[in-house]
Amino acid sequence: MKRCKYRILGFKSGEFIEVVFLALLAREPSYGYKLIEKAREYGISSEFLERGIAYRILRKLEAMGLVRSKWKMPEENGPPKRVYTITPMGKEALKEWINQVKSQIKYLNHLIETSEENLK
Amino acid sequence: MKRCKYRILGFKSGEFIEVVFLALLAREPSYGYKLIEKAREYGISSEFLERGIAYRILRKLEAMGLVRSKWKMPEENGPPKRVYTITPMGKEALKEWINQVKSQIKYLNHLIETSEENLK
DNA sequence: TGGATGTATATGCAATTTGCACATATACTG
DNA sequence: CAGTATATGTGCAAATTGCATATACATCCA
Repeated sequence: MKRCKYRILGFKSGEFIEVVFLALLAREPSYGYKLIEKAREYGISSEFLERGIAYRILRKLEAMGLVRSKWKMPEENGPPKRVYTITPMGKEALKEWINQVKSQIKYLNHLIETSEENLK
Repeated sequence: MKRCKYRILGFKSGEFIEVVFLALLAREPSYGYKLIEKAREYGISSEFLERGIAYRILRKLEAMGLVRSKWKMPEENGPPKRVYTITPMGKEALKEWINQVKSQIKYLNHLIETSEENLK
């Protein structure tokens, strides 16, 4: 896993969507289309999350070993779904990300406070 | 200014460095090399901020009209410096970014809380 | 005198990420 | 049978990023 250097609160913006998906999958297994809808809970409106990117991120998470997927044929009707489940490695990664963010969120608050002071 | 869709807390990771520079310049004019050092105040360690990228971001901010620069010849010694100053447009942009982040930071806290619950 | 280190700005190019458009398939509604 | 919703993807161009490299001045110190 390549270490990238250019980060906000510990990750690149793309990684934030990864974390959102991991957080949703830590609750219960789900599939791409539904995950895009659910992401709204964490402030990711579907107009800002391009479908193509979302599906690519899920396959990337699988390649990283953080989730795994299984095709689920429809019980009655509708197209088949690729259902994702979080792996133990995925849970570990989520924990790490959260600890990192918690230790860095104070910088964001500091930026807001000092800037509001300077912009008065 | 192109609207981009793939965002964390209202901006891409690259934009976070832009905001950090604007926040630093809102306090006082400064130049690239010094800004990279100062960025540490907001959690951007210089090992994570590549110099080449930092200088490119400053010129991009100038192209966007958010800062302007002037070459400053050394009083006694040392190489010349390109000193940046924030513009009124830059101050407006910083204000907007901050308002956006303030309205979205609750999602980040929500993600942390729910994930800690689910990872127990 | 000259090599290492620190200050200061910048470019070139490959790799990765992202935006946008498109392709495919099933099912329901009017 | 056209339109909409569900569901998963690919192709390609554009933008961003990582990494290496180039330049130039100054100081330290051996």
